[in-house]
Amino acid sequence: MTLTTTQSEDEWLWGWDPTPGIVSVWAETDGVATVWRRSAASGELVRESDRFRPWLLYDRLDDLEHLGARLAPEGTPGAPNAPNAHVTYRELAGPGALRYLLSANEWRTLTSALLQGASRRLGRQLGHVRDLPEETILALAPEEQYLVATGRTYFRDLTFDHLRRLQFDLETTGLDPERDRIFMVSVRDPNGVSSVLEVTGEGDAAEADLIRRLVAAVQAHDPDVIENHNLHGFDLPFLDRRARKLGVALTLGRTSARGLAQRGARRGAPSGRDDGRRVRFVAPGRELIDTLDAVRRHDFSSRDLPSYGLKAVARHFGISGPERELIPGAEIYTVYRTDPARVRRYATADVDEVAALSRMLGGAAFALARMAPRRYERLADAGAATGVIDPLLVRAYLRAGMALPAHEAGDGTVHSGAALHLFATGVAHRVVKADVASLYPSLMRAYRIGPKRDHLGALIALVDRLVETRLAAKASARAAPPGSAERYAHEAMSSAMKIVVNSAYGYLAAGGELTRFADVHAANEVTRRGRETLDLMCRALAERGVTLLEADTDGVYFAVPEEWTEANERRVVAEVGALLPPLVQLEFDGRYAAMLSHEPKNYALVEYGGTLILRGVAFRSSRAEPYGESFLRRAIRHLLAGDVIGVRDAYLETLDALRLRTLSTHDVSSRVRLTKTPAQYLAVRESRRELSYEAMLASGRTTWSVGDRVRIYRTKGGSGGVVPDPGDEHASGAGEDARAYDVEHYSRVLRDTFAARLARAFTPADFAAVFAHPDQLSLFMPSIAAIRPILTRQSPGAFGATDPAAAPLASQGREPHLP
DNA sequence: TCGTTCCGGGG
DNA sequence: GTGTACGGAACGA
Repeated sequence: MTLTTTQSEDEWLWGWDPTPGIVSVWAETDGVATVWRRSAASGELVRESDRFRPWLLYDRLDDLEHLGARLAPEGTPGAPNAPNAHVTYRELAGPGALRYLLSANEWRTLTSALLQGASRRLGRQLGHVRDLPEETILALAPEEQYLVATGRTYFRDLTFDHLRRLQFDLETTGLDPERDRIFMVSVRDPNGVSSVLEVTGEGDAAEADLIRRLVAAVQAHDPDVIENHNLHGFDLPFLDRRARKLGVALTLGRTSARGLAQRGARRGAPSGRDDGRRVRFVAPGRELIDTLDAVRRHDFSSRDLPSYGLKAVARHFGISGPERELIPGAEIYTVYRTDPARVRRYATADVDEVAALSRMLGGAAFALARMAPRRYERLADAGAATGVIDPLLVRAYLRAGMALPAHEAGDGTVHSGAALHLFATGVAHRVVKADVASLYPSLMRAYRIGPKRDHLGALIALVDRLVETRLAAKASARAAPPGSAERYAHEAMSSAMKIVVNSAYGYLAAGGELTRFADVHAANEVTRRGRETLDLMCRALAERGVTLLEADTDGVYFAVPEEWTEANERRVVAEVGALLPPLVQLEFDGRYAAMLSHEPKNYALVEYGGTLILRGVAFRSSRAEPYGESFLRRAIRHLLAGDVIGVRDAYLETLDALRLRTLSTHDVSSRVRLTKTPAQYLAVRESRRELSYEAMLASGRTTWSVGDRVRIYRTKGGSGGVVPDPGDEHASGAGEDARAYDVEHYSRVLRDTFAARLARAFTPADFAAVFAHPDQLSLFMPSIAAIRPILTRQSPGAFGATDPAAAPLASQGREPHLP
């Protein structure tokens, strides 16, 4: 690789202009960009005005011929008579369709000239750039035009802690801004000091005054960034609506604009007009960051969050204090009227947690903003493929003077997916999981698989540099003191790189409508190599004497012989890893005492420490009755410990508990959601009875709302009952439990639904014996002690040493995310 | 029971 | 002038 290549690849990734400290950019179509920069040394903020030439890419020049002498190639000497009406062009190299870079002093000059010519050529009046056929033009938002053209990016020489961040959180009387009001706002200023603003009375004037005080607080603290959890989904739309209704100017930005601007966004709030469009709000000069986006993005790779709610996430990350005030949403206003101090504590905890959460997860978007030519707030909520990779590629092509290809629909080729093999079902012991981290981008690098139309080779080059940067960042993070700002920064960089690297494949597979360089053939080559790699892994493992259990996309579960130590396990993973292509690294991902393999992606694992892990719908469902779940967990523990008598006992004890009604009604109930109104149900009741509603009626509940969730159970008569909510003191009969549930029915459910999850662990005869009716106990009792759980090969010989070429019978291809 | 569509959050 | 994937839950024949 030559020095020049390396240099330009650096520029593709990072831009080239060294201007430090940019914390916000706002550009207008008149070619004026306002740039706010913060000094890393002094913390001082400066506001600068810069000029840029609005530009776009177009596939032809003849639409501008009508300009005559007012159209000129870039750099033509001799200014024309009317410089403001002067459009310049540059022809780019290479075969790409978008080969004319057009620019003018003002956006309107450029687009009106273009639309005039295109209207004449196409024979219809075009009023807006969006009316042009989309494959003929590339037009970016003004800030992005500015950043791409200048090679500037946000945050050079700054760390996350240099940012001045303010958090605020609204407390309202309800969720509907048409009807409900704001009565409190908690604010955490950039120095970390929290305060609470409250209404000083009721009615419009008091609420309007509260909003004015919030705006004044924002202006006074002058933050670079405003943050909250679900900021774009709740607080800003609510605030905007209330401010409009009350006639208050919502001047949250740094320019004199009166209200908030809007931008289209997939995950925004519905726009005021009922045209189905969704928008997010923009406050020029500040970046509006929603920690919900950071949470989603984090969970995208970690998938370990119980929910995306602020409280749950804060608890998960150990952010919330032990005394965290919690109030159910619907009760906040009621509580406020009797105990306002409690709501103040609650609201303050919210902004404190948001600040900490943002500190913890916001670094990834911060790191992306140092690379990609987009605003920080756009990179925080953008999808990685269209939101990060596309802008990087556009900037790379323009920097290289190359024409960009137009969006191109696929040729109808079906996208083929990853491999999924189920080798064995039943019980296995000494289980190991090995997998390849970032398999797809590794294959793209190893085999140089990139989009056909990427003649610059920019995507693979970016993936190479991103992976190198990520590895360096990971190493730096490990070297930095735990908890230090430096470590946070390196970890944030690493996770930002990971987001982009892992979406490089998604970019190929996304389909031509979505990404400029989409290439289904290249995507299929990646998955084909992936299947090939997985097969190679499986075959090589089988040859080394392990028993394959399940393999999926980039990882495999297998069982090792009894006498093996962990060192043996690790050695075999390393040996097999050495057979894989360079850059494809097989990792030892975990070891387990035992596994119950039920169906593809449905299994139970028990760790050596005893922790039980259940995966897949067969083992975890919120609708399952608690007694069944509890039986299943107990039975699987015994099963995986080799204790079949224990499985049998768990079954018999559960049956007894049902028969003797020692199980509460709650234990046998299941949670349902009511989707019909009382009137709707009564209308169809005679033709078709439904347990949920019969249970409501039988419990004397004749009114309910659509969407209500209740716990219901079945009674002997075929009707049912509702289990009173423990928090509902008004419910009749709360506290006493008649336990009038249908024992026969729940005994059947225990066998047919719950015990059935263990069917793979036994021969049919043994299964019948283990789960025989208690009356037949004596018949089977002697044999049960002798029963051993079994493991059944699903594909005899496949990947075995005897027949390495055979394909597994139970394998199936998947087709992920077809466009 | 199944395939298919929708949702994830905020007071 | 936008655009993730995924697992689970709700929905509709």
